[in-house]
Amino acid sequence: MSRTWNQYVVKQENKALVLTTIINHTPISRAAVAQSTGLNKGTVSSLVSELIDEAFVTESGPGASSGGRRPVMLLFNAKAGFTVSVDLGVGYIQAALTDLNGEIVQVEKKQVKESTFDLVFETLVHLIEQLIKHAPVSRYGVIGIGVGVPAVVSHEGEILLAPNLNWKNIQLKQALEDVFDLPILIENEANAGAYGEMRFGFKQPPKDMIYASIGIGIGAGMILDGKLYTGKSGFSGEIGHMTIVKDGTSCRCGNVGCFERYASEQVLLEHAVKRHLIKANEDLSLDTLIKKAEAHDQEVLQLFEEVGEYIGIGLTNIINIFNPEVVLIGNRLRDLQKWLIPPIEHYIHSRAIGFHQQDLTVDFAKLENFSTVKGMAAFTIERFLAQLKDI
Amino acid sequence: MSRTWNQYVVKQENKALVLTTIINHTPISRAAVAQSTGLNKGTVSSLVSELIDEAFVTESGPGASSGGRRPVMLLFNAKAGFTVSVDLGVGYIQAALTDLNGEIVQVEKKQVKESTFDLVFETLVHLIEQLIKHAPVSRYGVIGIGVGVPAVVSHEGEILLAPNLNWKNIQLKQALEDVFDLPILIENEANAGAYGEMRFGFKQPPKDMIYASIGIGIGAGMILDGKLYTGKSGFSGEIGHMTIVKDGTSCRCGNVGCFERYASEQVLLEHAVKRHLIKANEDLSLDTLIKKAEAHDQEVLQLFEEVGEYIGIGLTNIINIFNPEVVLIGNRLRDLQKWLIPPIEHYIHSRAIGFHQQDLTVDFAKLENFSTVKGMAAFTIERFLAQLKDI
DNA sequence: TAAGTTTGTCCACAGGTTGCACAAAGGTAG
DNA sequence: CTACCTTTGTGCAACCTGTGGACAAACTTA
Repeated sequence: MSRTWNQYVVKQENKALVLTTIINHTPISRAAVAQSTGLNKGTVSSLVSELIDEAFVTESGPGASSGGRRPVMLLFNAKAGFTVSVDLGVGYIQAALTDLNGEIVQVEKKQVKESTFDLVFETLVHLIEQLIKHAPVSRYGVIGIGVGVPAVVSHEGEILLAPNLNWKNIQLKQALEDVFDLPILIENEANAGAYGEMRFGFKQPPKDMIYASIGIGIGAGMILDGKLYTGKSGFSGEIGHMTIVKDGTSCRCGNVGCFERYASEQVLLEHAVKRHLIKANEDLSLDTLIKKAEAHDQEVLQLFEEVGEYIGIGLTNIINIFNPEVVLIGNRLRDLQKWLIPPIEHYIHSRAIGFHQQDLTVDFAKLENFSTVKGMAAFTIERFLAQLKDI
Repeated sequence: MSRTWNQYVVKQENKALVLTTIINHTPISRAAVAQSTGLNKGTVSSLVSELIDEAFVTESGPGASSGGRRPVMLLFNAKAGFTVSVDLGVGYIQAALTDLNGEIVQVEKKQVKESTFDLVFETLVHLIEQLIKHAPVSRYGVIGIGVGVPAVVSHEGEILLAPNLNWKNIQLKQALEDVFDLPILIENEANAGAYGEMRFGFKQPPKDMIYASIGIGIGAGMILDGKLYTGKSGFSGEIGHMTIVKDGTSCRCGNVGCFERYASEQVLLEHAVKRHLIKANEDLSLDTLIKKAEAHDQEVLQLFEEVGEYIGIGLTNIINIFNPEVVLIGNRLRDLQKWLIPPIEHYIHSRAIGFHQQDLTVDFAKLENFSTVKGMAAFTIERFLAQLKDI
């Protein structure tokens, strides 16, 4: 059934509009909200007084006068509730308590040696319990839990496949709901990263942005027309399995010449072994390679450049397809940005369609290693605020 | 300034909802509209009476009783106005008069030998004038003109580049506005095709659909979340310039290994020449190749199969990236569907990610050669109906 | 023929926004 | 210091639209 419009809906929409305006411009006066939204002053006053009752907005002292009566400034009360937001990675779990602004209040990170679901789940639950215990007292308490996973996740929150964790058909959402009596959100890590970067990484959030999460594999989160795009079933963004080399290296996905067989952490390590760049007594890890690159190891630098060029190929394809405003590179290969920038930029500049390069920014994730965590926080907050309308 | 909600907006939204319901379910009674929309019976009555006054809806005789008073059936009056919708191709112009249902009332097609803008524009204006002259008398007359072009079109309707027409920076919209005092819409041909197929090619329009227009080059129109996605500047969909062969054939776009260098009308003809499939006294055209294929020319069939496999590669990439519900192939290569289906389906089935193949339909355009025309009609109609709200 | 059902209209009512008047609070110029 | 202007925020009447129920019309069914 389509949504019908009546006075109640109007009020909720306007109330949400006022709250969003306050969040984005805090501190702001009632008069300024009225001007910015186009709503009548009286309407704003009445909606604001409800928002104050609901603890989402607080009044601070008077602001500076602009030639008349001094305004009462309104503040968004980001401490009215908290989220527990988790980045469940391969070999680690990073969990954070955030406020309603997505600001991290407390963060915990634990290495998990084995990726068996039972062990991971136990660690996850323990971390979440810790954070909930430490949450400050607030009007709404912990409003929800969000977990970003490197997996194909259905719209219903089921983990269909997590190749790097070796998981298949896991009801993570259900399992968490059995433990915690809170709303649970499960999302793909790249989708969450994209959303986090869009919401919290820019002064003016881009409307069309592709976030390429390049770690062991490659996934993408896509912000299109200001919204996260997830595809028909929630599986979009598998840019790692885009063929860029016809009849190329075969991939476990069943295809050949896949992007992520030429540009990923996995590939870097494979080449490091093949080319004997890492000795037997050294750790086979990205960090080892980074150290060598810092020490100007020519062969490692050469490898980085080669991978950079392949990333350039993949991103050029994406740019030509989407005409995005921003392309961000996140996840593990973000740590290689110093070396990757020149080959990537060079490739894109020389190969992408000229029109698409106007107004295009190619950059690395800005939220350090918190893209996924903050994205999950954003989802949880948004869901919470949206659900208020149904009351 | 954000849009504010008030009683007027509520009314316009509900009125639009009622009209859409009538359009989609015509004929339908007031009571059924109320049930389907969730609106109150009284509200529906009053909105319908306005729609009747505005000539968008007419009453027909009583319908069948379902055990009580017989309902008065409401019909959408598709003849309340007409659009002139044009497919401006390479070498031809196809223009049609459509009603508000997108049904073609009259269609004119003219071959244009040279693609100089002056000649094309003269022909275009002449065709449009003819159609306007023949438009039936109606309440709103001709409500707008839409032109789909094989070009990079800005959001503002400027043709930035039409490689196959050899046009650059042409103000087509402005030029038409100088001649006709009607709203003018200019869109990329693939975007229009996608929209036309989505709106008029299905009983239940798909929400996520990729329309690959494979002609001389390859472009795509993307319907994402039920809306046409055009990218930051309106240039999205250049899937023809996605690299599928690293270090492959160079393309005039400056890149190498582009999709459209392996799978397009252009490539078919180039290979036909190179392999001596077409004799000197024969016409170098797709139609010649089709005739030979119909006659079971093994070499031609082999060529079609090769191209089909490349199309499979490109579409597999698209499917992995978007997780669409429907992928359609339109434009010239639609005529080769008989021969292209097996290799394309085989490639996609064996290579695309399994999850993405669930609920996926790969097919050819269903609106024959009217995808673009009907898409432009849909844009024009939608714009007309939307603008009614501003009155 | 009577009872029940469905359709569509009418009308009082509720709730929301608007526009304006007005009070409160501060600035500014002489 | 005073008089006047500007800005902010509240209060209130007017207006608009959807809702819900009553009701009449029209038809089916037993």
